Amino acid sequence: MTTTMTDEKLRNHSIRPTAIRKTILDLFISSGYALSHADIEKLLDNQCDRVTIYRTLERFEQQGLIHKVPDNSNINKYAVCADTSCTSQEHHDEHLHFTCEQCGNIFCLNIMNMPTLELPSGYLLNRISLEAEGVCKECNEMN
Amino acid sequence: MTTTMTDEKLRNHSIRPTAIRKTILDLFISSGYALSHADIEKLLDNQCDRVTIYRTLERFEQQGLIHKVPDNSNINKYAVCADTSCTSQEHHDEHLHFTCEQCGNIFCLNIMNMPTLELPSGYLLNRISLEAEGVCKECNEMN
DNA sequence: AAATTTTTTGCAACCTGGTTGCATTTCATT
DNA sequence: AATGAAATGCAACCAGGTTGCAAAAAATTT
Ligand SMILES: [Mn+2]
Ligand SMILES: [Mn+2]
Ligand SMILES: [Zn+2]
Ligand SMILES: [Zn+2]
Repeated sequence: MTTTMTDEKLRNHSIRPTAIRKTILDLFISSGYALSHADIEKLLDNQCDRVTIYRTLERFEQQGLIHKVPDNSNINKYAVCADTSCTSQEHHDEHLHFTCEQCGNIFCLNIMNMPTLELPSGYLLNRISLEAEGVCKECNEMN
Repeated sequence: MTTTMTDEKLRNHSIRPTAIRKTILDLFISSGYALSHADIEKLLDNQCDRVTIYRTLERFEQQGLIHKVPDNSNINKYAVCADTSCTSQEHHDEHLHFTCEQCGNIFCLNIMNMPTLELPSGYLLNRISLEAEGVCKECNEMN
């Protein structure tokens, strides 16, 4: 059996490449936007137990393969991390998350200059996260 | 019976000033940070049903009295809106939300210049929201 | 001041996203 | 082939939040 790219990516992050995990990683890679547990469950259509999906997402995140994407509807969404950026030690996903008001999808966007900001004195800044809402490219073109 | 300030504030937002509502609004006003349903329930210690708290929060938000504060633990937190900014028509809470890694509290901070940003072409920007993490003033001074 | 209508509250039941414990299966190692 | 470790499935659970409906309270009309 040949070692696929997905296989390698999993191994590189110390994740054993089981069938389910390869499938789920493929979903993430080929998706243009962030996926929720429910999204994946639907796409997989009973190929595995829902708990397995939860545990896969947990593992992927711990190992720096995907990152949580803030979603104002209080459900977890995830997207693949940029190729080299993240490890099991630390995530470095400094980019914009854009929620489309029409399709509801969330996109990771790389913008030129992430803003720097000054806090009131006394506050120590460690991480910054930037979110935006509007209409995405696809939905825009549809109108 | 004299008309208190809390009373007026509620009436100004077309919310009938019942005892519970006044109490909850007072909690918000005197709190330095965002409150969750659980926070309020604890502070109120069974003075009312939990559903009533949920409905009060809902109402307050609809009427532009409080706004949702993004919290990465997937639970809703709320903070009072700046005095004149928000109505039942629209919220205008353009400020920074700062989560303290130590105490876990979330603070609304007014910073000088909210960043403006350029999106990739095709995306239409409607709202932007800025969050930061670090150590808050109080926790900083404790160390 | 009654009577009527509208709004708020409490209670029980429910829903959805997510977690935990444990037995079974799968996989890598010896 | 035998052993041990990691992954999976299943059932039960939990927490935050919602819904429907009846009782209570407040506002409005007569
Ligand atoms: Mn992202
Ligand atoms: Mn705020
Ligand atoms: Zn869209
Ligand atoms: Zn703090």
